[in-house]
Amino acid sequence: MSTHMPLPLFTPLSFYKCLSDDTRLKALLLIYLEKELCVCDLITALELSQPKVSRHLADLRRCQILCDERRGKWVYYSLNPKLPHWVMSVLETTAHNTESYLNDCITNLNIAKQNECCE
Amino acid sequence: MSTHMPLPLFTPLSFYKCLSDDTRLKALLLIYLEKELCVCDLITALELSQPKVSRHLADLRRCQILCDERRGKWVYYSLNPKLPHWVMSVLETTAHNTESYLNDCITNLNIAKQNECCE
DNA sequence: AACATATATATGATATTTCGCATGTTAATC
DNA sequence: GATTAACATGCGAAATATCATATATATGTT
Repeated sequence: MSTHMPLPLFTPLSFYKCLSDDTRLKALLLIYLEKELCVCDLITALELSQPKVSRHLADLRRCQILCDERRGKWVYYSLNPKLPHWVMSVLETTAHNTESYLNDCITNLNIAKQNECCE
Repeated sequence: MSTHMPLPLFTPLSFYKCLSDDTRLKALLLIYLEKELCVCDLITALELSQPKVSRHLADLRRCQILCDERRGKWVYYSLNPKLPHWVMSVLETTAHNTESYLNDCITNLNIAKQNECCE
């Protein structure tokens, strides 16, 4: 998955490879639920190092699942609006049925948002 | 994923790890579409060696996604009926929206069924 | 019992992924 | 323009996954 995928077309396999890592799966589901998140929010929510979060977000971007947008010092990640409908449907179904899996990082995320990491 | 997962509980992550390999993803989707398939059908459909197919099916069984049932010389694999609904929903959505990904192996499978590999 | 067929698994080699750490980049601030 | 904050990336080490080959098991057949 990680480093040098030459031209990583979006395929069913590349999509599911993206979901096969704990960091990527949680990050993607959180972004789905929140519409967009900046890297520092994800670092707090997932309780992971910055390079680790950043690298997995880059994987998701390379596979065209996520888009990034810099606003000031922060980079915000959101779902690529061009994703096939069935992919959105899979994400929706998963996000709404994995509460206990996401529980801790959602708690962390809410704390992070009170502490205003960004702005 | 592969060899020694101690007690591989079914989790969102373990589920998606199972879908992150070409052989497992195709085998699982074919089994979803056909309700059940024997190993020899999958060998033909996927054009892969017997040990390779067998090992990936064992992975799916260990993660409690598939059940196996021996009938005579043949072993038939089917979805575990105890899977959460959301998992079935993900499989359904995926199977019905990845035609070009599955195209070749479905063709091979239909040929295999005419040639009556089993019985 | 010997044999053939269908499937499973053990093993060691290879390939891929992930990781931590160091460093690079970009943008805001002083 | 130096510094800091937020993020990205290069790189080698470590962990994991995959594979081919050989072998084991289970069933049915002669």
